[in-house]
Parts: sequence; structure tokens; C-alpha cells
Amino acid sequence: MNSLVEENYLKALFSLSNDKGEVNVNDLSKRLDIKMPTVTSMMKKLAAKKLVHYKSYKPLRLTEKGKKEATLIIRKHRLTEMYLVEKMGFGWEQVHEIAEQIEHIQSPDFFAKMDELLDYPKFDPHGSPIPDKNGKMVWKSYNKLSECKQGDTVRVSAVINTSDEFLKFLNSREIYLGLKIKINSVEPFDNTMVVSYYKHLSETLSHVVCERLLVEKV
Amino acid sequence: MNSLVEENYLKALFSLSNDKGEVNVNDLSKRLDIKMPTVTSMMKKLAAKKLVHYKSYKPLRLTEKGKKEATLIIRKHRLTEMYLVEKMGFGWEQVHEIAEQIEHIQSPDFFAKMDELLDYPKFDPHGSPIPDKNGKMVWKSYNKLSECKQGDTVRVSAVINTSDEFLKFLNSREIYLGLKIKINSVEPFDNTMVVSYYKHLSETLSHVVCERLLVEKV
DNA sequence: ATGATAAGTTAGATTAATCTAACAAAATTA
DNA sequence: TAATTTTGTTAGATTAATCTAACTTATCAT
Repeated sequence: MNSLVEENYLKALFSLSNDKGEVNVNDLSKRLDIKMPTVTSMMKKLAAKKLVHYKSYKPLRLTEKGKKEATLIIRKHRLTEMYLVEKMGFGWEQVHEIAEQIEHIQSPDFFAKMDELLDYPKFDPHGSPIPDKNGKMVWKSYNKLSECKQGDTVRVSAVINTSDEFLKFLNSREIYLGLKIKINSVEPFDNTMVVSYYKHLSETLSHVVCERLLVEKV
Repeated sequence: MNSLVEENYLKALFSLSNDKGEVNVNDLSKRLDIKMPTVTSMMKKLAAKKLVHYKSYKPLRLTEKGKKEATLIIRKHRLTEMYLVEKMGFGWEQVHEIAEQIEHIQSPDFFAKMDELLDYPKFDPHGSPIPDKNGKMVWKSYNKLSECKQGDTVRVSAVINTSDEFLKFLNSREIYLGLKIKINSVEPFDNTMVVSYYKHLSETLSHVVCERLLVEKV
């Protein structure tokens, strides 16, 4: 059994690996807001438990076992978020903090019940895939909105980095998952996009926003 | 903010105070399965936080502040149990372990939402009162079944000590909250009761069982 | 009432998770 | 490439929560 702290290291390591392939001690240190020496010693501990591959001065890598355990925590997190939104009526911007805590609950029955009540959902409220009970997770091949071109029409499928402020911003612009968006123009100097959707005929989205919206072409 | 460990001490102290008035270091030590010196030092720590009154060699007492904090944890525990039974379909014998973990979640919104979805319940699935948001809890004046006499007809209102085995036993005899029971006879030598209820015309209940069933006279 | 037993405390060690300070390796840049 | 900066490690301290061993206080029983 891993401690709550160990679980947080595994989760951070997993998500950083996806974001940028190579993960350094320094990256993890910044992500977790924990000093580097502490991270080094925890890596040694997790290496002893066969959860990470650790070699001094080399990038960090989760073992298969480590990946699986991380994925199962992410499964609990995302199932919880979905449950909070679908069954309890929370907004998608409210659920992250609560799920951060509930993901550490040790009770297979509890999460199995959520899964069942939600009818085995494949995605969480932010469009991220929910891994299955074996830790298998498939990301559909989404594009960032920022990578699309003028004239494209796309459907919003997921959001990256589910911070409260960003989601509140999307709420304020009435941007939700499933929304169909047409790209009217792209400003070349700052990559700002002018788009139209639903009742919004001309809405300007900054590059930062467009980087965080994952879409499918329609 | 109190740690999860401190919360468990407060809760144990509260429940022992109710069970037997005076609480000694030794009682707490046994209840929590933590050695006495550890308990002593934790009592000093909680005393420094004004949560317990502590004097060497004297019985332990929660302060008003300590009682309130304990009660609020119990509120979270019981709300959770009720939620698990009413909204998620767990059996009353399954919910204790899960609630032991969820009671430590820090999120007023989460528990407020449960409360709302349950329509502000006054009792948990075992008949124990759910304290209000201010930590106020009222126990109705129940009697133990074991204190009733031959010929009494009573209604089961709550169960004491909600262990898995005891609740499974009650399930197996189809004894639930709200059940009306008639006491046919009481064996004087071992205080065994022969009772009838519902389809059970002559069921024998040991003294141990009768001590754990709280009833109201009807 | 005094000697034995039970309960409680003190002192000091241990483990997990953190930190700072100092040093070492790697990467960057001039 | 040599100097500088960044990154990573080692060593040692700290805090919370636990333990054992030894000692003290209180209670119980003859």
C-alpha cells in the first residue's frame, strides 16, 4: 500500500510524463512545490518499491507498475469528478479540489458503485478519459484549438488544465464540452482567434485559451 | 486545522465520554490501539490547542471547543453513512469503513451538498442523530431492549456499535430500524429474550444483542 | 496499611516526510 | 573550452506520530 504522499508523487510524475516526455527532479519539485532533495529521496524510496526507474542525474521514469498505480488513482479522481457533477450537481469548476481528496479513499466498492451509478462513463466532466479498472486509458487524438486554421469548424471535446479560473472563464463565455465552434480568423502576430458559436457571433479567444481547448474537426 | 490523526483522537474521546463518562489515558489507548505514552503526548498537544483539559493522572475531558470539533467530524461521518445508504445503495453494514475515511475530507461544500440532497436528515442509517452545522446533537431518550420487560411492545430506533458482524446478524434475522417487536418472555438466568415481530413469531435474542438495540415503547 | 498491580509519565529511539546548507554534475553561454 | 548557471545529490536537522524501557503515581486486596 502506498501512502497518500507517495500517491501524489506518482500522479504528478505520470501527468508530467504525458505533458513533456522527460521528467526531471526539478520539474517534479516545482509541480509539487517540494524541494529537490526531498524529491530525490522520495524517488529512491519509490525506486525501492519498483514504482520508478531512478538513476542519479537521469530523467525520471515510472515503471509499468508505477504507471498502473498512477492510472488507478487518476481513475478514482476522474470517476469522482464525474460523480460530483452528474449525481451531486456540482459545476465542473468546483470538483477538482474535492476529487483531489477523495481519490485517496481506499475502498474498491465505493468507486465500483460510483462507476455503476454513472453507467461506466468513459470521460470525466473535462473531457479527460477515465481509465478502466485495469488502468488502461485511451486518449482520443484531439487537436488543440490553437493548431486549427481559419475557416475550420470544430467541436470542443476536452479542456487542458482544469483550474477554477479557466473553467469560470469558459462558463462566462458559455463554452462547454460538445460546443461547435467556427474559426473566423486568426491574428498572425499574437495568435488570437476570432470565433463564432451558439449565440456568440464574434468572440475573441487568446492564444493561452486556444492552447487549452482540445477539439475534434467536424 | 487539525490533522487526520488528531481528528481520530477527538472522535474517540468524544465517543468514550458518552459511553462511560470518565475517560482515562488507558481507555483511549485501547480504543485507538495506540500505546499509552503516545496518547499522553497527544493529549498534551491537544491541550495546547485548547481541545482537551489535561492534568497528569486525571481523567481526560474535551473542552467545549474539542466537543464541537468532534461533533462536526461525527456529523460528516453520519451524513456520509446516510448518503451511502440512501443515494448510493449500500447496506447499513457496509458504510462504516467508507465513512471513516470520508469524514476527514475538507470541503464544507461537499457535506452541505450531501445534506441538501438527503433533505437535511436528522438520523443516520443506524438511528444515531446527525449533529447540525453548529455541532448541536440531540439524543432522543431511547431504552435498551435489554431493559424492557416481558409483554412490552417496542419499536427499534437505533443500534449501538455498528460492527459489520452485528449488522449482518440483524439482516439475517430481518431486524431493521422501525421494526415493531413484542417481548414474549425474558429468561431470568441469562437475560435472553424471546420476541416476535413481522414474520418471526418466536425469535430468541441473546442479552448481548438486546444490549445493542435501542428501542422506544409504543 | 503496606505490598502488589494497574495506570500514567518521562526519556529516548524510530520512521516518514519535510527542510537548509554545502557540494557535485550537467548544461549553457560567452 | 572555460566560466557561469542550473540541476541534482549528500549530509544533517526538524516535525509529527509512533514505539520501548524505565520510572512514578494511584488503586486494590489482603
